[in-house]
Amino acid sequence: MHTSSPASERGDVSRKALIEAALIEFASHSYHAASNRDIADRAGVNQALIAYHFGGKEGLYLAVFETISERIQSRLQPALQAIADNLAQSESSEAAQERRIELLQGLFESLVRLFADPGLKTSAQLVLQEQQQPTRAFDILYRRFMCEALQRVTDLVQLLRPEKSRDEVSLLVITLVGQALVFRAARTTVLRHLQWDDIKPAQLQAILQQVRANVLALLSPQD
Amino acid sequence: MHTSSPASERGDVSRKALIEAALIEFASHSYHAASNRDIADRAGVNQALIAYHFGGKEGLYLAVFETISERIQSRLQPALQAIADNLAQSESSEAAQERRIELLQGLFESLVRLFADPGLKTSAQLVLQEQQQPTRAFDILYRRFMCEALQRVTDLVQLLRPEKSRDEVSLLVITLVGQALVFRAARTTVLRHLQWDDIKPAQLQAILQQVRANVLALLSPQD
DNA sequence: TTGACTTAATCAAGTGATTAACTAACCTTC
DNA sequence: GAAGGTTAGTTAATCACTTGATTAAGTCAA
Repeated sequence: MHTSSPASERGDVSRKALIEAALIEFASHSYHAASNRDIADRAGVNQALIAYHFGGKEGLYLAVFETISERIQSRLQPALQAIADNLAQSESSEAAQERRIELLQGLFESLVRLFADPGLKTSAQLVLQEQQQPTRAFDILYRRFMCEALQRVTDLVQLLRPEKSRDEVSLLVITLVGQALVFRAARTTVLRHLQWDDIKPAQLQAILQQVRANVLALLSPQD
Repeated sequence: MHTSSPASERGDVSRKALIEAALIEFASHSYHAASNRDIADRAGVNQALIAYHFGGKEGLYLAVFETISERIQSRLQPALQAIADNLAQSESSEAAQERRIELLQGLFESLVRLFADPGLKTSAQLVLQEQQQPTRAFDILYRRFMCEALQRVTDLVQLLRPEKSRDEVSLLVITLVGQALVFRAARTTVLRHLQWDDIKPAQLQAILQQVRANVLALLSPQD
């Protein structure tokens, strides 16, 4: 497997191919059940390269989570940036509050699209696995995007619900996330109950509409 | 490992010990990563008994899910029975509608307690795993309790939202389930964001209050 | 003695890691 | 600008170890 490119690039190609292959293998089997040989075969390289480039199986596993973090971060970036901008100017008119609800609806739309996207199935599986049995990989996920995202959303909801304690607001945010998460974490049940064979564009629209309505109902002023 | 009990009982003891040990091992590692030897050691029996009693590793895996299904079913039984009773008499007074919301709050309280219970951590992990990569074990779960539970809840919500289509109601139910599910599926994130080290009784009460409020907000007449 | 139950021993296959040998681009040095 | 050493990258072969399954022998209440 030798290409006619500069030596420094060849290594990068192998690294990326290994991470991509490992993402698939670690997701479809678990960490222990995925084998270095299968990963290397899928990447089209020799399995000794895993030790060479990543120090071993665990190093490759962690590298996969760096990649996952970047991808999810970039998917949520626009919606999170809009929220950060709004937080900078703490206006409290009624129109401003409505605008904040719209921003949250936008974020949860991004979240639903993230969870529904078949392309992120493998990544989502790995994240869920880490939620159940966190390893050092979970720290990567939390530091890279979870912590900041949750903080910002909680800050914004706090502005909508100034009478609530911080913990109450945090709990509300968690349940809001749950409404989107369920479409990934319990996907098979969802598909069976709704008698869908997959989440196609039409189904995605129905979900988005429901989540949008829920966010409004749970955050609109009157209660 | 020979007790002085009738032969017919000895087999049962081994079977149950193996299922219990397998529940733990399959959850803490995955199906492929859990080894028959570790399971047998934990159960205190010889690993050849797995083949003898269950035909092999896969048979044991399926037997574990029969046990899980029974346990979850029995936990949800009271709340589901109350809903079934209410469905039998389709009254539509305002008081009856309020009563239905209370029944749903009761069910989701059971669901939250289920997901929060540390004793069902291993079972929940296995169910989540099957959601991501369903095998024949998922069919057991769905047939044994998921299908019926979702049907009943959806039926009840349909009575509260007669103007909505069946699919819309089903989606609403799914998002309601998500509010409870998140405390299991994203538990590590939840604990970190709220800076809890575990879900103790005080925290459980806070969660129950939030979920109860959400159910009310999403199902109360005005919208 | 029968028969359900249980065990230790063994099997081929697959595991992660390591090693020495090989390749090819790069960098001096003359 | 060729020669030759340097280096990162890559490979096949091999290591000790674990895997699920099988088998023949053993246990013990009925």
